[in-house]
Amino acid sequence: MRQNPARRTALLDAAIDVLARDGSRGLTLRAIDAAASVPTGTATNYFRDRDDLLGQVMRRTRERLAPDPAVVERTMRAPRDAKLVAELMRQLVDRMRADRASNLAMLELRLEATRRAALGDELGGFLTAEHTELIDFHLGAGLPGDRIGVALLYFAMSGLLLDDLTLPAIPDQYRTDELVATLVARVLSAPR
Amino acid sequence: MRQNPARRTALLDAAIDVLARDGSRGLTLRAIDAAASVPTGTATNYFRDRDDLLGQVMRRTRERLAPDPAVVERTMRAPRDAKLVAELMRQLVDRMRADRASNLAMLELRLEATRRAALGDELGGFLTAEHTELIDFHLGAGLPGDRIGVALLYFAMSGLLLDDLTLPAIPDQYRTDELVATLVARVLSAPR
DNA sequence: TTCTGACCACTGCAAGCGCAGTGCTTTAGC
DNA sequence: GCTAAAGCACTGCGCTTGCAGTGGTCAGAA
Repeated sequence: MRQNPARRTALLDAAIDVLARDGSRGLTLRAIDAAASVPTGTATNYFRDRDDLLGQVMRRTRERLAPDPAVVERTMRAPRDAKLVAELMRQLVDRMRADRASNLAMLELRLEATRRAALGDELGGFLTAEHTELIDFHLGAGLPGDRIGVALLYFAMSGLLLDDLTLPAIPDQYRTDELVATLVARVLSAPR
Repeated sequence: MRQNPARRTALLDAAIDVLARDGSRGLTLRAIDAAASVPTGTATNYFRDRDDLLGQVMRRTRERLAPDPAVVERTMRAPRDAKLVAELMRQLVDRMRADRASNLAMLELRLEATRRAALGDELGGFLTAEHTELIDFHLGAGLPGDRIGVALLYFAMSGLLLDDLTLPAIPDQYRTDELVATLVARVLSAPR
């Protein structure tokens, strides 16, 4: 097993591209080699088997999709109101649109996770942790809304991003800004 | 090209099972034959090529996931309030959970549609039509909420169903009924 | 008898994997 | 600064797997 971290990352990024372009069906060690412009057989030296590969790809996509802490810090200087939440959501959408490949790869991995127990456990662990963190961050930062409201926000954003990625014809009918602003305003409103 | 409709449907249902079990990666004509318990080579006689197959599979999943008109009719006898919308949403979730295979197949098809233009157009047409119908039905039936509210409801349910399908650990943290009821109450509330 | 679909066997093709072998580069030890 | 050793990049090959497609036979219905 080779250790060169730069090369490993390059291979993983290539794998994400392949996954986005050709799907799980097209993801082979040779295809990764080609996408990364390295000699045939290189990927074989870096990944034990498909499970190992998918696990590493998953971790890499998490890295790539994570928000820049500096940007978060800067954004969070604003007052804790719905406008700020909407801004955070808009940044989320922008981030996802800017790295469409990682997002598509994540979807492929989600599906793959339904049939590979090991991957499912790992992905499940990561995403539930992320989900919990999101809620804790939101409530801890004093942003408006209750626990269930934040969860609903999360689900709605998931759905929006799913369509944005795979069937843009639907979200394209709306103005994203308006959609997000309305969603935040309503879903985080106090229960009556 | 063979015409026997019963056999064709059986093959398509088998294809949906294969798609759910093994993903796009595992979907081959031979795999369909095996899953449908018909002799090797049969599926070849029913599908011109992969595009043709995927298109037919897509149409079949739409059929399988469509609500029973009788149930809808019965449900719609109730007064037009948020409770009724919540009930409709709950029925949606139940319907999706009852046919997990079709749903997973649809997700696979969504991803496949991002790389096959023909499938993308077809799927896009179907789903945008469905989305428009949903909104028209909702508003036409005098259910509470405005256009954007219904769209948000749609996105949130998509997200919820996506997680329910691929990462149940997250939605399992909540009571579905409560989630749906709260979502409906808030997202369809009149703008202030 | 004729037509349609079911069934089956065979061929040919393509792709991927894993491995082994070679040569280069870097590091460590002295 | 030299030498030895280890790690890594690169290459090619053999093997296996698995699929698509074709053509031909058989059975049943019109």
